[in-house]
Amino acid sequence: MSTEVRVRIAPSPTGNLHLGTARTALYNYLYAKRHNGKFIFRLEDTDNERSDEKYTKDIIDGLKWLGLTWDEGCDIGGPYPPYRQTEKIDHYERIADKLLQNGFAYLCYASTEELAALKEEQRVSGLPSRYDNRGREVSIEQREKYQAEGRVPSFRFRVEEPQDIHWDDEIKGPITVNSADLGGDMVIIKSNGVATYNFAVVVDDIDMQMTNVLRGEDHIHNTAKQLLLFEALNCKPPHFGHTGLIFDSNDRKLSKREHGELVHIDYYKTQGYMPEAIVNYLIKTSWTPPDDTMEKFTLEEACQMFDIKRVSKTHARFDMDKLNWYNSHYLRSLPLSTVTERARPYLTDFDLSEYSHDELEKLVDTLRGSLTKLSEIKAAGSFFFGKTVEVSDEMKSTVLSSSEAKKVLTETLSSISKMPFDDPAGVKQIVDSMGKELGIKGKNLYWPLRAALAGSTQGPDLGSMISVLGPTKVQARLEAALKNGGNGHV
RNA sequence: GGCGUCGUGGCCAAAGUGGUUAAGGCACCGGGCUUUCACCUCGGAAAUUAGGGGUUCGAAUCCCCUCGACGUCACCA
Repeated sequence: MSTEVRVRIAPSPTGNLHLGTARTALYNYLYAKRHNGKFIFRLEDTDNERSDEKYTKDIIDGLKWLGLTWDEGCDIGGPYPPYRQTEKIDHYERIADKLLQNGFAYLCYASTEELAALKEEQRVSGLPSRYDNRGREVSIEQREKYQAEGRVPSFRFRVEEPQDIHWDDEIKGPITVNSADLGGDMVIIKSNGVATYNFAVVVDDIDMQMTNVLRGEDHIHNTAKQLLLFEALNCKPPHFGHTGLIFDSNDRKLSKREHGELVHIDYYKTQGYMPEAIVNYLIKTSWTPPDDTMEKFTLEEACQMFDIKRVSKTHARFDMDKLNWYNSHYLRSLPLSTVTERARPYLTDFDLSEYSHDELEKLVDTLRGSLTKLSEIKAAGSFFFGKTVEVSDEMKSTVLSSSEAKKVLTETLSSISKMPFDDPAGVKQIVDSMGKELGIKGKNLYWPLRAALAGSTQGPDLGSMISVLGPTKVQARLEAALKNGGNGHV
């Protein structure tokens, strides 16, 4: 019986959901689905200084918004609980104790000050900074002395060096790191009794029987350290794969500090990006489908096609233009009902009861073709709301004041009863044939109508506009324009 | 600085184990469609595959060197 594939996303709740975390989660999800495996959500919250419940919520909400669901996790449980590291602090210490008894680890009494001094010494002499393993051989007397001083020890794991550590990376291929470059014996239990990241991860990955670990390449050295831990704990390590990081156009890693809210999924959510667009974009940044000319695909399709061998080894470049391109695509191709529901929160300034459910869908439909993100719908569609619309004085004098314009408006007003309001093309035809009768066409025909109805000479298709506005609004606006139009006087 | 990873048009990127004119997408430019913008559609411009050496009849693909970018060197994760 072959073992089931088990992968995870293991964020730490020290900030809102990051684009990079979302991308890593996506790849793990894809890998799990492709191999009929399990996707696990584990919370790595051992840094109680920076962790916060509000971040946990943001991360979970963001991932779910993208359409990622997990089979086991801190919010839904599973067969290998707990899925939250702070709930198994004692467990880590027990495992560390075992390592202590086996001689793989020892108690280190070095103080923060001593370690800082060591680091400074190394810096001054131009040496790479590392722990010098001085705590390995401490006499009984010395230890008693430290304890009498009130020093609280940390647990350090012995890193035997030199020693080549290598693995066949699922993305990068063979990688070798020498244990001598790992910074010396590593702390596994901090003096506050809490496991360090590298130790907790290994214990958890063993407990939860992870088979594959896909993460950013900033973890390459951690992987080497963790491999040593797996060995000491006598457990088979998972397969590792490291993706390149995400950079901006200046080769700067995407970070909160440099890019602000742009690195958070939440930003895109509030700006009105479609999760389908973000997912498609994020997957495509460093993965190529088997059909390498394929640009647009859904998460489900990607699950079927995914092949880790086609994940790029290089850095991904964040390209807002491309994301916007994807988003405008999804904005106009997603089911109208979906887009309409998602548009509602951006239209709260208006009285939505002016339109029925179906009418609102038509309204959104006429607008969505010109948007790159949903937040723009408020400005683009404001003219649809209210009995009348604001027309600038300039618009009045340049577009509405001529006698020709007035003729167009008057004539349209009297054609309202003939207009098939549920048929945009039919409405347009009426307008055109009316223009023909009047001998007015092009700008001279359309602009006065646009100005009177929407307050702008640009916008969606005229027939659709009139169709959506409906007879009552059209009449009111034409009348208002005729009455106040000329010179901007009321 | 040590160690590690990566380096194809402005940007992303394809090219199973080396083989005719180095895909495709974004952005850009032009035509068509439209009253206009956008969409859509057609077309265009844009790469001595970081640079230099090799191996080979032949290399983006293999080897060596150089350069560059990034990552990592915590009792943070």
